[in-house]
Amino acid sequence: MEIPAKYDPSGIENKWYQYWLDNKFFQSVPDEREPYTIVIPPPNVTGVLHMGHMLNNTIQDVLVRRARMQGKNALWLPGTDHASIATEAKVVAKLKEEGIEKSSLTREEFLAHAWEWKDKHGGIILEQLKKLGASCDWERTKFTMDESMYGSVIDVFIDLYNKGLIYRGVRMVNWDPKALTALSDEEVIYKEVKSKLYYVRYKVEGSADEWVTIATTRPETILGDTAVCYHPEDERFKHLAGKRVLVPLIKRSVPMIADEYVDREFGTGCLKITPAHDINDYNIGLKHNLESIDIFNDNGTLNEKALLYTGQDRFAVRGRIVEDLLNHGHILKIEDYVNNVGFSERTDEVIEPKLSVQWFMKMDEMAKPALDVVMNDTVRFHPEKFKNTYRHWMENVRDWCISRQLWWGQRIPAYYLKTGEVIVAKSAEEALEKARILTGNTALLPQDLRQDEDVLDTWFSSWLWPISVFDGIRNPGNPDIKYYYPTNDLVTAPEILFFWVARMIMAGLEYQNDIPFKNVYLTGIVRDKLGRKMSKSLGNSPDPLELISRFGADGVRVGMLLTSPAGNDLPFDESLCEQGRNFSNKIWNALRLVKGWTINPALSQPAYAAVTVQWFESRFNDALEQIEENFNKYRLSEALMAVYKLVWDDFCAWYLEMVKPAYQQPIDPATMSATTAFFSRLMQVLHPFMPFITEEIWQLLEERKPGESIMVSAIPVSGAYDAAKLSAFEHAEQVVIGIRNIRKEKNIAFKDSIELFIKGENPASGFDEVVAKLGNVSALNYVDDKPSAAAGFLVKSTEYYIPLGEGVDPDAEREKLQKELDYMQGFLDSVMKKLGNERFVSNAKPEIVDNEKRKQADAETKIQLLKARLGEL
RNA sequence: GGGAGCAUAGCUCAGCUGGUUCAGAGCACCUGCCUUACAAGCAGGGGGUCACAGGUUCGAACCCUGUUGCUCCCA
Repeated sequence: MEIPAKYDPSGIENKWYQYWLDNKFFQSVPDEREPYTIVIPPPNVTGVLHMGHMLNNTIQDVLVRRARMQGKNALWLPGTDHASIATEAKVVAKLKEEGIEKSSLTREEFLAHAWEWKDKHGGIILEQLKKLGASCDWERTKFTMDESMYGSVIDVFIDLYNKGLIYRGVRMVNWDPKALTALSDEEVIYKEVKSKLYYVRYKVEGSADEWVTIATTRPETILGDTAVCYHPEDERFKHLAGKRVLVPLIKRSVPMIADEYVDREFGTGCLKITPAHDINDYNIGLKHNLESIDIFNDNGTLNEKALLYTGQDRFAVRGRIVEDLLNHGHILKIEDYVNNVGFSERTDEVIEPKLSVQWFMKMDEMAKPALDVVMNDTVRFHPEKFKNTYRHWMENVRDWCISRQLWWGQRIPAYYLKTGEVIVAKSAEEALEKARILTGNTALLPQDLRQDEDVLDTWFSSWLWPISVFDGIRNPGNPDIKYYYPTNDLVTAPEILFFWVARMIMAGLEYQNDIPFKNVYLTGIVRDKLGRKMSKSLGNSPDPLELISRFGADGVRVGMLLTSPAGNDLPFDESLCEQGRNFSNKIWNALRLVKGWTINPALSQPAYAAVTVQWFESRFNDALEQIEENFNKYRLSEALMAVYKLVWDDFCAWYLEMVKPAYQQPIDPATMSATTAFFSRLMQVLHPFMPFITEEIWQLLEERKPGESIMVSAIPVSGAYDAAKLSAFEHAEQVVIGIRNIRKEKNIAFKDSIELFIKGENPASGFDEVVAKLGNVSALNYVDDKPSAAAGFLVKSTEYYIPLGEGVDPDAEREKLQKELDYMQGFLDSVMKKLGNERFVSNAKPEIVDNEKRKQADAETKIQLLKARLGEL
């Protein structure tokens, strides 16, 4: 068979992915096996694959492939969410390009456009995941606006409303004047902004020339002021108690009030109160029963209540009002100032705190049990440190604003009577029926009811995801939900710990009376070399598909995982993928080597091969144990590194060299079959990380039947191993390395065989044939005396010599020995210092003292040997 | 402003309950090699005051206190 020297992944990856699909290996239906379930964190339907998805989904695929090979009934359920704000923004922008304004469309017309857009562009990301090798059950793909998913959301809304957990209220919300919707607190990003602090004076009402000065960063909100506030213990202002002041320009009379909220150190110690446009002012307003004057329109322009600048944008007004205030002598001072300003995550618009009627969900009752299950490890976080963050949030949780002023999403099932009464019902018909009963007016007609225009927050769909994908809300106890829920592992980013993970736990406890997942693996953020988060807007993210085409999906997967412990950011560098690709090539060439051997059935197994096979069996089990432990602790990077070293170092660099027949010589059947079996098993262990190349090689190593696949084969599990054999081999490795060093130092080519003399007990004697082979040693001689004119080295306390004839340089030899002696002497000194310390001997545990004594004995022996050899020179 | 976390080799990170040669791994780097599977490779090698300062201890990368620097979350 002709195998190219370089591994080319492109054709191979497509071939096997199709094969897996054709054989329906990704599909899962409930059966008697143990289930293993992951639900994908649904990416935004408008999205395209970025590096964060690559990392996140690689991890999920590793976990699910491994579980499948462990014989579990593994399901990785894919899907997307409808991302109401992002998608609606995209559709609006697209329509605008076509000259269509959203405002000119009816809700139904707009939604038709949105669905068209979704059908055309949505789900690209899922196709991209296939290139990565994702073993999702595509038959089960879900979308948060699918009929069953939509219905689940509506059912839950109605249920929580009936339970009194959802209410409608006037609240200060984060208003996005561009998207024209309220945002949840989590959708607001605070940034430091250079701005100005304006010192503005208000005239005391009824006085001739008495003024009060406040400091503000937002002079345009003066027009909504309804009080001025000072600290009750502030002597500077106490005399103003009960007085009133006049709001500049509009001369509205407002009261002076006192409240401990005021920071006396900040600004002038006097604060203007604008309850409609600042959350703190709002709270003070409630406390002091102040009027709220909302001076802004929804789009951020000023309305008629502002009295001035009506119809102008808030930021334009800031400039104008400052000018006017200056002209009227109201501004005393302007300082540079840095403050934190909230921006919309989606539109980057400055958030306007705004009073509005919104739907809210009560969180405190649900938060408590959701906190408990994390704190008592019923749900485990990896890494654990995120428990702290989670607790902090859950203990300070606030009600969740769930309404959004958008069309794309689940429309709130609330209907209003003309009298303003609210009826929550599944459909207009049901609402009408309820309304008739409620009012006693049987003549009510459908047009007497008006459905709420708003839709629900996208997270109000996502929080049900692990349940609704199995239709467990509408159809509790159905076979899927019973079998797959709770899911096993959730893989997501810490950024959405609260508004997704926490809420899923709440929903799970509320609707399934059980946690939604047992483990939460939190990934880091993929960053560029400068430490910046990779994002489309910065343009610093490589195109994942292009990376795959250059390095192979396997190479990229390895690159993503090699330096990415849970919870740590991943400073991405293409060289990581290169390392993955190089690893693919290494494995590929090992295959070339093995496939190049011809078998001579008449040959019996040589001693060196027999001992090598025994050693590798032990080494394999030893490594498997470590790998399993790493997986149990969700240390995927370390598990991968352990496999990497097992394949590259132990199998390729040692095992294959050890069993390799001489050039153009055949191999015996026993060694060949052992080698093939090892190679196959290595591929199985590696498969979850590198699915494609491992399948290719597994299929090439042995004749496989149609429909067989490594991905549904049983992964090797660790067994007993011979620790003595492993340490004997480590000794043999040191001997081989010693021989190589001397060959190098003395310029002895490998093809020239040498003789090896061994003085003392050789713990690696079982590997003598191997040492002979790897060192090209013609004879191993056990002797009592050092041969003359020989170069030597020491492994532990065994002496090894290679006779050189005239080639020995006594000075160089002496120097080498002296160096070693100095080191050992220093080592012994440190040991003796410990042992000479009475308090150590009496306080330390006995086994530790014994250990030091052993170290002392070993060092002394070695020093003796070194001294003897120095003397001989 | 409140809270949490981190600081170990040039980079990314391990280092378990303080005690085996404990100062490690991968990559990068340096020096030889186109040796018959692989130069996407092989064989060697250098490199760290474990952020800093104290303390506890027979013994500290590890425990305690403080300092500095960085990151994240919340307001």
